[in-house]
Amino acid sequence: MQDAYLKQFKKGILEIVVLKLLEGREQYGYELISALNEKSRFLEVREGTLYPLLYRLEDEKLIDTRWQQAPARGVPKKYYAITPKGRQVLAEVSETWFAFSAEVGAILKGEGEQP
Amino acid sequence: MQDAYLKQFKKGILEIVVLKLLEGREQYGYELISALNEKSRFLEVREGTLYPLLYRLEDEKLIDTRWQQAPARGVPKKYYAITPKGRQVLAEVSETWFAFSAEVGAILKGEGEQP
DNA sequence: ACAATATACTGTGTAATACAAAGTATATTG
DNA sequence: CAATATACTTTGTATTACACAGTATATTGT
Repeated sequence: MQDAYLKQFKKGILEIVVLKLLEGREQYGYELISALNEKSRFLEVREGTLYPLLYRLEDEKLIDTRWQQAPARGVPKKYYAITPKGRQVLAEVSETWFAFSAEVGAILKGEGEQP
Repeated sequence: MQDAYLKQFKKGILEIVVLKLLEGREQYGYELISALNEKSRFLEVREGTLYPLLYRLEDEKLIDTRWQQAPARGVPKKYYAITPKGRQVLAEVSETWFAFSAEVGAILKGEGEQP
C-alpha cells in the first residue's frame, strides 16, 4: 500500500530529478538508473520508466542525445545532456516543487481542521 | 508548463491531505474544496477531482459517509469522516511523504553530478 | 569455442489519478 | 418566477510509472 502512494508521489518528480542529475554532466540511461537507485530508495526506477521519460525530455528539447559508439570496449551508449532550456525548466520547476512541498508539509504537520 | 508539473506533483498527495483535513472533524465535499482552495494555491481542486477521490477513500474504508438531510435550510450534504484505519494510513503515508520529500529536496538542492 | 551472464536500449500494454466538461437537483435571491 | 448559488454525480481524456518482453552486443567461466 505504501508502494502505491510512492508510485504516485514520484509523478512529475522523476523528470526534474533526472534533469538535476544531468546538470553536472551528461550521462547514459543505465548510469542514471544506477544513480537513482543509489541516491534514494524512493526514486528507484526501471528501464520502462526511465527511457520513455528521457524520450519525453528530448521531445521537449530539455535534453540532447548523442550515441557514443563503443569507444574501446563496451556496448554503445546513448548519452543525454541537459540543454539551456532544460536548465531553465529545472530551475523553475525546482522552485515550484520546493514551494509545493513546503505547503503540503505545513498542512500535514498541522493540527487538522478543528471543530 | 508549470501547471502541468503541478498536476503531477499532486498525485497521491491530495488523498493524504484530504485525510488530514478530516482528521479534525467531519466535512462535506464542497467544504473540503473551499478549504483546499484557501489553504494552498497548489492544492486547488475541482469537483471532478475531489468527489472521485472521496469515493476511493470510502471504498478503501479510510472514511465513512453520512447524508445530512437538509437540517433547517440548505441543500442536503454528504459528510465525510475519517475512520480509525484512515488515521493509521494518514500517519503512515504522511511519514513516507516527509521522507520522500526530504530526499528529493536534498537532491534538488545538491550540486548535481560532477564530472 | 561456446553457453551464460551482464550491459544497454526499445516497445507494448496497464493502472492510477487529476481534471475538463456537462449534468442533476435543491435553495436562495432579485 | 427566473437567475444564481450550492452540492453532488458522471463521462471521458491525458499523463505517467511500471511490469514485462524483447533485441543486441560484450564479457566471463569452463
